[in-house]
Amino acid sequence: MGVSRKTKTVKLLLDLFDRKDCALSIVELVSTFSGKMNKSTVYRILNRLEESGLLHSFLGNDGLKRYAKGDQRPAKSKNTTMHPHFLCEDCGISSCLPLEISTSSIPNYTIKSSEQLYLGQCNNCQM
Amino acid sequence: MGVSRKTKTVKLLLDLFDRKDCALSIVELVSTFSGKMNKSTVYRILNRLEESGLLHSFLGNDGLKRYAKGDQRPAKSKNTTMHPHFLCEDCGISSCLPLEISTSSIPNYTIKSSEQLYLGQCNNCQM
DNA sequence: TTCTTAATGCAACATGGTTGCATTAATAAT
DNA sequence: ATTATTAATGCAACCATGTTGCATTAAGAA
Ligand SMILES: [Mn+2]
Ligand SMILES: [Mn+2]
Ligand SMILES: [Zn+2]
Ligand SMILES: [Zn+2]
Repeated sequence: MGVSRKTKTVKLLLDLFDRKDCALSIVELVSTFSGKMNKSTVYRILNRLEESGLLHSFLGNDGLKRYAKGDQRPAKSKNTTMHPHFLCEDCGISSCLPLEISTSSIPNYTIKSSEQLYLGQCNNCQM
Repeated sequence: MGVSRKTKTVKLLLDLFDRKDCALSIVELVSTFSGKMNKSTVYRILNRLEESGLLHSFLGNDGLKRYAKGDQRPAKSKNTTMHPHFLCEDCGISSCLPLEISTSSIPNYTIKSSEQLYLGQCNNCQM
């Protein structure tokens, strides 16, 4: 598991995430790199990068998986802690929110983790 | 938009939601009613019931849409307010959580709503 | 340079969800 | 009760995201 070879395709993806600071959906990535690498390759690299802890992922309310920089694996979180994500309803841009997730406790339930997505308008799209 | 005719199939779905108190994924529902109604019919009825405010929906972290009783449409919320949802990692059961969502404000972002999914163990699956 | 095997490309598949259209049936009108 | 209107259904074909098996390629160790 994890990334063990720095192939051209892996570098392409890592470079992009270096430049871009927002979260990127797989669909965007597959489209961005169409011609440069195969769809399955994108999926597989993203999997490995997440296992390695270089990226983490979350689901938008459109059901699309998005990836962003940083580790979010349980119990190993050094770079990044659990945090909510934001999705702009106007332009679709998405990003990590620098907030702690406060896991409230609920009777009869054991809560292990939580996924939080905030929806609204980003900096550019306001008013 | 909304439900305007109480067809046999609509009654079947409403009856089920009357009996069951938890949230149900479309996949479950399509499977439950296979033989009784068509896949597209299930999707279309659920859409209409949500527009009517009889049901509301959310996405599991598996990307599957789930439906539960009650209205969650913005600005019209009488029955139900915005609330988080729970998904048992062991048995897959899912339900609404009776909690208010506190929309924290974040600089540079206008937050309109939020989707919160709590993951863990349900009553039955604990220890 | 050679060898090992992780990683890729490709095509075929799986699953969730949507759509166009002919037909059926709930309800309104007579 | 009968007829007319049209919402709702079934079906088949489609679309999108995501996965998989397998032959081939290319990192990087030896
Ligand atoms: Mn994040
Ligand atoms: Mn709910
Ligand atoms: Zn925006
Ligand atoms: Zn359970």
